[in-house]
Amino acid sequence: MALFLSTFVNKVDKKGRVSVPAQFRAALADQSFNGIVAIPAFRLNAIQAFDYESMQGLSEGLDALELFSEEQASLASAIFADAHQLPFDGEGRIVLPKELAGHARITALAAFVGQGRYFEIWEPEAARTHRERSREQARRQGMTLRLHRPGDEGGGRR
Amino acid sequence: MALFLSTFVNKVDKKGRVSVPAQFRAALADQSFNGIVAIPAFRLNAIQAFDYESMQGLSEGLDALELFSEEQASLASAIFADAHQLPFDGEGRIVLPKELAGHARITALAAFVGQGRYFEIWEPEAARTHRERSREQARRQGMTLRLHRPGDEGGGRR
DNA sequence: TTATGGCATGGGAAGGCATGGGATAACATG
DNA sequence: CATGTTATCCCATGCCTTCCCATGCCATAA
Repeated sequence: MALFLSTFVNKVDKKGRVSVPAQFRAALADQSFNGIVAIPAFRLNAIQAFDYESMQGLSEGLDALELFSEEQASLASAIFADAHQLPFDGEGRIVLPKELAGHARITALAAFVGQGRYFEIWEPEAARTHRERSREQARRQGMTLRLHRPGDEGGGRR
Repeated sequence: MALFLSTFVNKVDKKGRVSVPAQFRAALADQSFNGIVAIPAFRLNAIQAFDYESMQGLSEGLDALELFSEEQASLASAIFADAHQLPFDGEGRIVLPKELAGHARITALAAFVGQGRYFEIWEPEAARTHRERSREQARRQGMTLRLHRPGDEGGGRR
């Protein structure tokens, strides 16, 4: 399964193309769709990127929710309406649509930031300050990383 | 299966024709009917569009309700009576029937809005304000995007 | 240090796609 | 039955995207 780690900064050319880091592409290799799905982040000036299968899972999971929660449905609408399906070209690049680039204030450079199961795309400087702030907040709250060991939490493996 | 993402705005010519976005047509490719099924949305000034197979599925779902029951009858007439079967022409366009265009107040431009398993057709400005409202509501309620695939609970893998 | 391959980057060219108009066929109307 | 009207088909056009090939950098290995 996809696991996105570390941060990479790549150039955006005048056609709006950016190389997706090879490491991220490798994590997406065994997908039915050769590319990513990107949506503007709600509360951040960033883009969130997922693999296609996750998006399908989301659409299927909605059937049940729609029946119960009006609000959840509205969130879903917003997500699907703003989502973009971005295929890789032969060199592993995507084109950043203007709406997405604008939302993240991306012009000449784009930072690809691993977030585990998904990744984010930022304007590099904004990514840096956001990372510092997150770090600071984590420190202040005395957060700890909890690792699962094999055998913990019956059923989960690894 | 079909997954409709993103938003596209296309022109309506004086004959009432509109191009359905190529991406949406691609999602509809492996269908028995080369076109879409469109119905006026209940609570919104918009058109809801499905692929033909989904419509069949819907009808089967209705059959499961008691035959000739009150609900079955009212639902069926609400959905199927106002439905239009809109075939693609050679260039992938549809003609918007006056009743549908009128209900969505569409004149010169039509916005195709992906909703996951189906999509909606709006007057672009109305689509924009509706989208903003949904987004704002989601943000106010502190909603977050929850990404999990079916059967994937925190920690467990695949 | 030098060679090699992977990967990011750039630009040119072909093809896809939205759009428009005219011709032809189906339909309705008097 | 004749004629006007509406809807479908077909072809033309131009922009924009994506495909393809070329280049150069960097890291790793010899």
